[in-house]
Amino acid sequence: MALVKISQILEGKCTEQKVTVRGWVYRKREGKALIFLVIRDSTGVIQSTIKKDSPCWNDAQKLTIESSLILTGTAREDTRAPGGFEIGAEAIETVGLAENFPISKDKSEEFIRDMRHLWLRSRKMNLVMKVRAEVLEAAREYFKKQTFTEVSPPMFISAAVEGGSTLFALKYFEQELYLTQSSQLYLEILMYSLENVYCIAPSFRAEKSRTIRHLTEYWHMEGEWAFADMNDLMAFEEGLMAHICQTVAAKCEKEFKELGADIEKVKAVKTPFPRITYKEAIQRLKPKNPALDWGADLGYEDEKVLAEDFGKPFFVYDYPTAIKAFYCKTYKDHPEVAMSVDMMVPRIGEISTGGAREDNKDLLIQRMKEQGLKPEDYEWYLDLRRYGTVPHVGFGMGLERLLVWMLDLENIIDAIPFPRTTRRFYP
RNA sequence: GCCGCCGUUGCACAGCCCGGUAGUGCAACUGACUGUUAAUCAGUAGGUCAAAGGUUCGAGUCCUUUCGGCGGCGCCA
Repeated sequence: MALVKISQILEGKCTEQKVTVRGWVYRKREGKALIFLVIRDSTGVIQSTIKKDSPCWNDAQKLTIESSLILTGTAREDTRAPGGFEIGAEAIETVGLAENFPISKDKSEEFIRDMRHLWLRSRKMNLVMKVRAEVLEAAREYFKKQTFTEVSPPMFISAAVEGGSTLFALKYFEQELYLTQSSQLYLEILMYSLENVYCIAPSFRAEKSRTIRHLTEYWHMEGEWAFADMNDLMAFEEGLMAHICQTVAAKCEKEFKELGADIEKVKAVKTPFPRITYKEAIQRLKPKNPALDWGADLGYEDEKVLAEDFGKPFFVYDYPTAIKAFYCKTYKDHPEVAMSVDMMVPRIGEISTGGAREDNKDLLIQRMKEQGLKPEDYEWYLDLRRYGTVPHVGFGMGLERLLVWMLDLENIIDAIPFPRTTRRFYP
């Protein structure tokens, strides 16, 4: 008798062997002389059959949906069983008898969200979380291969990275602090020691966005490196994206299939990505949106039009300086253009923003003042330009947005186990 | 921030336009059924119709306000 995972049985590795599985009751179908228990564990679901004359008949009868159990029986191939394999049960040890489980086949979005702590047991969430873990692993693999060092930036911060209006303020003893919106500025500090640095950490934004692609707490994959330019940046970003897509497509074929996600789209992600300038984007969009002139930010609708044209990830770069953050480096001969780049994907729009950082102290101060920021709030940031400044670039990619695109999810809340939106933060 | 939609039993919904006894399915409970695929069949029980106010002989239904939820745009990753 061997303790096995359900996936091993489904792969045909235990056929005609006596096995023990540990898990939970996923479905129960009861007849007069036959009970079907569908058992789930972390690796999959399998049906087990209990006959009336079996010593575990009484135990099986008492079991309820989501009860935990240890079940022993003979694994066999049977075309009548969903999945093609089943366990003929011989012994059942009930570990935790479940009360009437609130989630049934009839469920609304709203109810599922209220029951998040239980819904995470669903096949869908189980599969999404596995793919999420693979994306994280693949990302780390790529950063490491490119000689980046993973660092740990703070979540409590004293000054804004983006506009102050989207900051979460909180009481920190007797003072006011904020939750970080991006770790970029801290990566820049560490870059002066480690050169190539990255982090995978949460970012918090108090945007009252009501869309399927916004969270107030999301996971941000950010990188920053010294002695690099816009070409290096785009090459790195597309390399990262392609590596994640290729790795995940290779490892998660089963998950994509069960989720009904289009794996071919992910397999097709290869370098190089199409690159167009902001100016070219405006020209392309002009026929459809005549009101769009140079200087205006691209709206979500504009991004969607571009993205559908390409049908795959692509870059838009060289945006007007006026619509970009204070730290964006500008072109010497064209200060109205900033070295900024967005990666976009169909349906979602932006999944990443990056660019060259202003490395000249005086220009940086000037940009701060233009945007109404006080340079004295950023003394430490200015110090970075005082002591051995270097040209450098960086970017941030939204992990959940990436997952929404990869897995064709209907809403970003399903890309993270415990979503925080403007209205929801339970459990 | 602007706009739209929704709230009826544990869950999913109908009833609202056109006011007149609160309905169906799932789950629960009782029973039937040798292979089911979130089975099927018979039965039982389950309701402050989100809240408050108004109109009316009479409001789940019409009006007003509030609360809660979802989404579109804006903002962004």
